[in-house]
Order: sequence, then C-alpha cells, then structure tokens
Amino acid sequence: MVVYQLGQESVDRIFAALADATRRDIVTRVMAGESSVSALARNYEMSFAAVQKHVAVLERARLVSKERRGREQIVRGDVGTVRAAARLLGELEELWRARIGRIDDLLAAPGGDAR
Amino acid sequence: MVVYQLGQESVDRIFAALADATRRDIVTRVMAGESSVSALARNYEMSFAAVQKHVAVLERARLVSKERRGREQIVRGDVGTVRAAARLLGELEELWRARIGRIDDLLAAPGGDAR
DNA sequence: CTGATATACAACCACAAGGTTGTACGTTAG
DNA sequence: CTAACGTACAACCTTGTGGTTGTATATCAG
Repeated sequence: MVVYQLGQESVDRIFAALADATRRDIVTRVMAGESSVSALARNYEMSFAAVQKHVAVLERARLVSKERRGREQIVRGDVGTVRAAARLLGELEELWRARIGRIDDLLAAPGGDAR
Repeated sequence: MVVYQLGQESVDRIFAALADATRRDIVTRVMAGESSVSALARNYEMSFAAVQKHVAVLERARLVSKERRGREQIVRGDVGTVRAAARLLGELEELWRARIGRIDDLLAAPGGDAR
C-alpha cells in the first residue's frame, strides 16, 4: 500500500476541495463508480464549465484523477488521498486522547503539581 | 456519546476551516491543551487580530470553543467535530470499498453482463 | 464531409478570505 | 487611580473562489 506524505499546501488543497457541497457530491459519485465529466455535469444545475472547474479543483487536490477515453474524460476517485485526510483528523483525535490521559494522571496524583 | 448530525453548510465550514495551515496548527495546539487567544497569537508571525479571526473561523465551524476566564478567552478543541469530519471521510472510503466489492463480483461472474 | 458531442480554456464579474491598522473597552497589577 | 494587558470589532486592501459566457478543438455517427 502506498503511504501518502503530504506537504502543507497539499493538505490545504484537500480540505479546500472538500469545503464545497458540489465537489463533495462529485467525489461521492466517483468513489461509488467512475463517470465522465459531462455525465457528472448533468447532475447539477450549473454550467458544464463550472462542473469542469470543480473537477479540476478535485484533481489538483488528488482527490480524483482523469483518464481520457475517446472523446470523454473519465473521472475516478482516489481513495488514498481520502485516507490521508482521514489520518490527519485521526492524529488530532489522538492528541485529544493523550491530553485526557494526562488530565486523568493529574487527578490521580494526590499531591498534584507533579513537575 | 453525542452524535453529530451535520448540514451541508456545517460541513462546508469545517473543511474550509481546516484548509489553512495556521488554523490546523491552532487546532493541533488546543487539542493537546487549552490556551488563551493571546498565548496562541505569540506562536505566529501575524497580528493578534489575524489570529483572533482564525480562532473565530474555527469557532464558527465548532472545531474549537471559547470560554472567558477573567480577561482571557480560553480556547479548547472540540473532538466531536473532528470525529464528525473523520466519519464523513470514512463514508467515502466505504463507498469505494463497496465499488471494489462489486467489481470483484463482476469478475467472478463467468457470464459477465449479468443484468 | 457535416453535425452533434465532449472537452479545454480565456475573459469577466461579484463576493468571500486573509491579512493589515486603528480604536475602544473590560480586567488585573502595582 | 493608572498603566498594561487581553480582547473585540470596524475599515480597508489584495487576492482567491465560484459562477457565467464565448470560442476553439478533437472525436464520433452517418
């Protein structure tokens, strides 16, 4: 399995890409099954060009990839990037858990102020 | 345990808030241990007002909460929101897994094209 | 070849984001 | 009381974002 090592700008792009309901919907669709850009566009009430831009944002964030098939571009979801993002959130949870652990330790120490 | 049910705008705010390295750093710090806004501000090379704005963005996204303590505002991380975001990403992974499962089924069916 | 389809991309617009400085006000230290 | 500290917020500026329309190009059907 490929392990993703992400720079700050990559993380910026991933979360920024996910901060739009249309783009989250696109990712949802292509994770469930690949689709051409025009087929995706038919699902939304905006112009084809707008959808094309959304796909481009997702592509820059590596949340999806495109592959040309004849005159169509087939869009696929990239689960590795999703997992990388989920792992970052998991690390935040871990920090929180560690803090709770320390608080428990403090409460358990009768003298307190254990430096 | 409280289960978070998020509207689209809430999800927008959460991911948008996480799409900035300074804000991710703030969340990281307050998950590890609470801190006043001014103490946070000392870690960055921007103005106090800028950090204050970042905290406000995180607060609107419910990634952190503030509590006044004397003249200071104490910032704390909200692990529930982080978990809610992680769960959304988990659902995307789940869609992907389901798709892989279906592809396996197709490959396993000798006749193919089972409509 | 012709016409419809799928895409790419530039130009434009309105508005939000991320930063600054300046001002005001409540709280704590001396 | 006074001064310093911590915060809040408004005004402003520059850049980015999300949409539009228009034009160009490549592929497929007949």
